[in-house]
Amino acid sequence: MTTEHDRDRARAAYDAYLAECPARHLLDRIGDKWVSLIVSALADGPQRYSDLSRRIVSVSQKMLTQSLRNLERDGLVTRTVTPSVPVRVDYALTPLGRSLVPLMQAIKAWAEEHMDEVLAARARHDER
Amino acid sequence: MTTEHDRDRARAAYDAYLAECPARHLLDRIGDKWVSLIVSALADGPQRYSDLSRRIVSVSQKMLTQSLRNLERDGLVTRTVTPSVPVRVDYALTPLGRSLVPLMQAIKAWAEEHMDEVLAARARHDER
DNA sequence: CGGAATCCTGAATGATACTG
DNA sequence: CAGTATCATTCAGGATTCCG
Repeated sequence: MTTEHDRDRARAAYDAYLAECPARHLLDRIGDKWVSLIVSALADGPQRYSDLSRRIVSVSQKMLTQSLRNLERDGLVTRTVTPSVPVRVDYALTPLGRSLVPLMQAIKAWAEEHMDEVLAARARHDER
Repeated sequence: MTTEHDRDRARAAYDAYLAECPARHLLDRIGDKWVSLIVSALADGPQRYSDLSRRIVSVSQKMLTQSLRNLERDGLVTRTVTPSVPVRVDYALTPLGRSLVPLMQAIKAWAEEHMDEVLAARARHDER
């Protein structure tokens, strides 16, 4: 079938697009439900696991751990274990991670400036 | 049970946080898999549905339509129907939508500058 | 041409229980 | 304290079919 070929080609094209489009990679990462919250929390300085857990009230341990692991994997945060009893684990932004902070602030700035318009438009749209 | 109360409180806290945190709203929107691609495509000027479909090769009609509807709902995109035969539908950015473009460029800029470091870190991490 | 409606699957996320 | 492991659930998103 040609449709099958088309689909394969489309997927290949999308993969190629993804590979050469760093912006989509980035959005995949910071668009993550918890990552932005974690980065903002760590922007104030290193934090222990329990600190993060307390500051980001509604995150489950599973998602917190998973998000932190991904951030560590991507070189955006460091994980430091102090083998005391009980164990102490600190997370901190790497320089690369810190370079992300201004961008997050830019996003926050746009949101604070325009998000009410978006919400107004949404409300208008919904009431019809 | 107290755990139940805790969960409810955590959820309420998160909702409150969400409500007062425009940045998360924004990230939910632009972090969407297709939205960034659509906005970039429309940044070049109005496009017909089929144009968008052709430019964003791998998007399904369903997701393209759904994403466009959401963008329209949020006042970021306009939808103009020309009742010819066959129908013609044009999509364009609103001023609000256009105000998003520089932000997208900032995101793209960070990605182009740093994403290779991220990918390098990831590769290093994975090979261990 | 530009969708809408339906069905379906896998991945993301959450809840819960257990551990070094 | 800082997780891991497992199970249950939800839901985004793709495939397919039909329509004005």
